[in-house]
Order: sequence, then structure tokens, then C-alpha cells
Amino acid sequence: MSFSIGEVAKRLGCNVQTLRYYEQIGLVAPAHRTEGGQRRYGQKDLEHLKFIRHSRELGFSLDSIRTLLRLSRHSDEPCQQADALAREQLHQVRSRIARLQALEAELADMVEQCECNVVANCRVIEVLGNHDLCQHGDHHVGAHAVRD
Amino acid sequence: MSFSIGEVAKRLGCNVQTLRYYEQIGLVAPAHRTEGGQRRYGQKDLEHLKFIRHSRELGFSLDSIRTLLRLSRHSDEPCQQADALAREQLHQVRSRIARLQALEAELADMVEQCECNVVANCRVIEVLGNHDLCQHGDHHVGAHAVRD
DNA sequence: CCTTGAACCTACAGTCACTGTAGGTTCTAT
DNA sequence: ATAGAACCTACAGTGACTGTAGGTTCAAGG
Repeated sequence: MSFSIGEVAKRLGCNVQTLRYYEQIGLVAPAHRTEGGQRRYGQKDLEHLKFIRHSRELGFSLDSIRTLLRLSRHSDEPCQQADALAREQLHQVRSRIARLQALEAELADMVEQCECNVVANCRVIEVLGNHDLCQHGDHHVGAHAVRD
Repeated sequence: MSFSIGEVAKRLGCNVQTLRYYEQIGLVAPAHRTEGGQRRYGQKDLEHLKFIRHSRELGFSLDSIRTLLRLSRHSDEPCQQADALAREQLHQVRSRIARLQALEAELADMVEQCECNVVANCRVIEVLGNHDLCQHGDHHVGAHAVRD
């Protein structure tokens, strides 16, 4: 019924520092402690943490998760905001896929065209230094939109 | 023939701090300075920086770029290492795409199934709290393999 | 030549979501 | 009672930048 931090980490597939970190930044309430000062987690704490980890796996930021957690505690309120956050996340994921597919195309060309001889005629080095050699010119947009 | 840091940043589509940062970590040689101490970049510096930015856009780490730059200066050596780095990068990009596509599938399902009513019967909140509700179970692997 | 203000300079702190370390304490099984 | 695994706090480090404060230099116009 009551779990140590290590047990929780194992169940969630994260490590213990991460759980302490979530407590530290106030994403979850401070865990109950033993007399000796060690954390013990109940079933409800576990559910909250599962929610958080699953959301993280889907790429939501801790900030969005904070909102989603707050929403999940007010089950009588409209869920437009949760819906909007999910749609926004979906949009971001799709953008990242699109960008990564552009990178994939260029990298695949580079690798394929390399004769793997010496650097002087290495297609990889050549293309990196000269963007005009790309077959697919549009991978330069939004260089920072590809995280998680 | 000689550019200020602001001009270079504009041409490369990055900002000036980034260029100073590359110098600071020794990725590029310190730029030539005016009498007053301001940086001036020549054509060759520009080429190096273009190489770096293009590589970054393709998702290479600064560490890999360091190696690629070193290789590009030794044009008589074999290019296996450059080729290997590019192949590894391609592999990573493909893994990230695969993972993001799993996320996309789950998010799309969530969003589609939400009746957008109140939180109590919101599919988004429900699925986040209960991974078993996912149609696609395999998005939890390698949560940290999706950057850039 | 002088002034104005945009662009530059350094040094350092902050971002995100953790991860790692040092040095000490508690829990649990034998 | 003891051994050692697991826990605790506090703080520094990661990657690749981004932002800020407070001061200096440059180039154009008068």
C-alpha cells in the first residue's frame, strides 16, 4: 500500500532523482515521510506520478502538465483547455516529424552519394559546407522546433 | 570583404550570442578584431560558420561538428569517419521520427475521441492518467531519443 | 570635428528537464 | 547486532544556446 521512492521509480520507469525533482519544483505535493525522513508514496501519489510520466512521454512540457493536473482535479469544469493543450501538442509533434523528415532526406542523400574515399571528394563534408548542394532546400526553417 | 558579427548573424540566420558562444567554446578560432576590439569576419570565417550552422540544422551535435570540421581540414585523409557520423545522425533522425509518429498516433486518438464536454468525461485527461487506454502501447520506449 | 544612437563588448545568470556527485543517514534482512 | 542497499540533502553539471546589465565603439549626419 505504501511505496519507497525506489519502488515508485522502478514502476514508472524513471529514476529517483526525477521524482524528487518533481516534488522540489512543486509539480506534486511533498510526499509523506517515515519517522526517519524517507518518502513513502500511496496509491493516489502513484496515480498522479503516472499521469505526469505518461504526459512527459507524450512530449508535454512540465508547464503544460501542471495545467493538465489542475484541470484533472476539477472534473466538473469544461475540458476545452485540456483539449487545446493536446491539440497544440499534436501540432508540435507533427511539425517536428515534418522537419525531421526533411533532415532524413538530406542525410540519406549525403550518405548515399558519398564514395567513401578521401575527404577531398567526400560528399558529406561537401554538402555540410555548401547548403546549395542540398536536393531538399527547406530543412533550415525552424531549427529549434524539433525537440521531443 | 570583412563583416561585423551582426552582419554574419543575419546572413546565417542565427543570433550574435551564438557566434560569440562558438568562439568561446573553441569551435571556431577567435575572430580578428578592430582596434576598438570589435570582431571582424573574413570570407573563410564565414565558410566555417556556414558549415557549422548547416550541420546544426541537420541536427549534428557541436561535438560531432568539431570532428567534422577537423576532418574537413585534412582533405587527403579517408572520409570513413565523416561517413560514419552522418550515418549515425541519419539513424538517430529515423529513430526520432518513429517515436514521434507513435506519439502522433496516440495524441490524434485522444483529441479525436474527446467529446469536449467537461473534464469528468474528457478523453484527454483520462488517457493521460491511464496508459492502458492507449491504442498504441509502444510510445513509452526511449523517451529521451526525440530531441532535434 | 562633434554628436547621436545603433551596434558592439564582457561577464554572468537563466533556460529545460533532468542527471550526477559527495557525504552522510535509515531501513531491512540476516 | 550488523552489513550493505537504499535513502537523504545540497549543489554542480548537461547541451546549446538566450537574456541581462553596464559599459564601449562605430558610422553617418550636421
